[in-house]
Amino acid sequence: MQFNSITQKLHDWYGENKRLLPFRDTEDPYKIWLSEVMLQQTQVNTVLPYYNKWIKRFPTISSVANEKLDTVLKYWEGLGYYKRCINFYKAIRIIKDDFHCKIPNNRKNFILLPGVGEYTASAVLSIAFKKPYPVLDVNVKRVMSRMLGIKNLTRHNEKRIMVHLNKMIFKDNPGDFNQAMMDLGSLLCKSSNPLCSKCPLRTNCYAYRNNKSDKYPNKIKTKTLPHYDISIGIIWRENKFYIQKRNLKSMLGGLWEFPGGKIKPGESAKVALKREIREECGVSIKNINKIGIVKHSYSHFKITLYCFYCREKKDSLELNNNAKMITINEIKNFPFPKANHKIFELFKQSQFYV
DNA sequence: AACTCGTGGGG
DNA sequence: TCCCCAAGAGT
Repeated sequence: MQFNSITQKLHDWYGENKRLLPFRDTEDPYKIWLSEVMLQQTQVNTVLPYYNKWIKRFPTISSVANEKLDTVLKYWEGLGYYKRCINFYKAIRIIKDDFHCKIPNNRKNFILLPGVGEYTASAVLSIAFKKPYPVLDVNVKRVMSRMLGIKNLTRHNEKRIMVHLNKMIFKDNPGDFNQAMMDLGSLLCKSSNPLCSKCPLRTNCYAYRNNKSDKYPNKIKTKTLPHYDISIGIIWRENKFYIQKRNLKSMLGGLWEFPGGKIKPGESAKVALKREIREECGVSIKNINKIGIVKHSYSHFKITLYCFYCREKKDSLELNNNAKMITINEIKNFPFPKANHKIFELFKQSQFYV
C-alpha cells in the first residue's frame, strides 16, 4: 500500500498501539454489530462487562431472535439508552425473518434496520466486511476538527471532513483505519487535557501548532437540568410487592418500576403517592411509612424520589398485563432502571426489611 | 433542526 | 458537589 505521510504515521502508530478488545478479536459481524450498538455514547471500559455477559448468554443471532424482549433487556440493565437494546432486538428479528439470520453486507439494506445509522453502518461494514466507509463519531470529529482547524461541526463542515477521511482511509483495511482514528481520539486527542506530545500527527495538526487544542472543536453551552420531586411506594401484600412495566414508547420503556409519580406544586409527597397509587394500582392506601429519599440524575432532568413503605390488604390490588406482585428474590428476573435499584438498596437498609 | 434518550467517570 | 463528557439514532 502507498500512503501519504499522515496516513502512514497513523498506520504506524496503530501498529504499535493496537488494543486486543474482545469485540475486535473476531470476524463475526453479529458480535461487531452488538459492540457498536453498546458503544454508542458509551465508553469502552463501561461496555466490556456487558458485552462479555451478553455474548456468553446470546452467542449467535438466532439465540437472540428466539428469546423474548424481556429476557434480552435484562442483559442491558444498567447500560442505559435502552432503546438501543429494543431496536437491536427488533433488527435481529428482521435478520432472522427476512435475511435467514445473515447480516446484509451492503449499506443500503443494513442501514434500513432499526437502530442502525450512519456511524453503525460504516463501523460494521468496514470492520466485518472490509468495506471502505470511514466512521465519523465524536472521536474522529474531534481529531479532524483540531487537525484541520475546523471550529464548528456543522453538517457542511462534517461533509468537508468526510472528503478528507475518504482520501485517508486504509483501502486494504478500512476497519483498522476507523479503529485507529477512534483510538487516537479517545486515548490521545482527548476532549480535555489531550496528550499532544504523544500524538503521531501533532506536526500536521493546526490546533497543536497554534497551541489551541482546547479551543477545537467549539464547546456547546449546556442548559441546567430541570428538577422534579417524585413519590414512589413499595406496596406489599403478604410477602410480595407491586411492580409495573413502563410503556415501550416512553423513557425507560420496557423496564419495570415501583408505582408512583410526580408531586404537584403545593402537594405533599404523601398525598401525591395516595393519588398515584389510586390511579395506577386501583387501591386507596392507608398505612404509609416514610423510608427515605433517593436522588438520581438522568440525561435531561434530575429527580428526588420520596420513598414510602405500604402494607396492603389481601387481594386489593389491580393487576393487568403490565403489573406484577413479586418477592425480593424475583428482582433478578426483571430489568429495572438504576433509580429503582437505588430504592431497593435504601429499602434493604430500612427498618421495614426483615 | 433541536430535542429526547441513561449511566458512570473525571476534573 | 456539580458539571462535563462519552464509538449516535430517532423523531
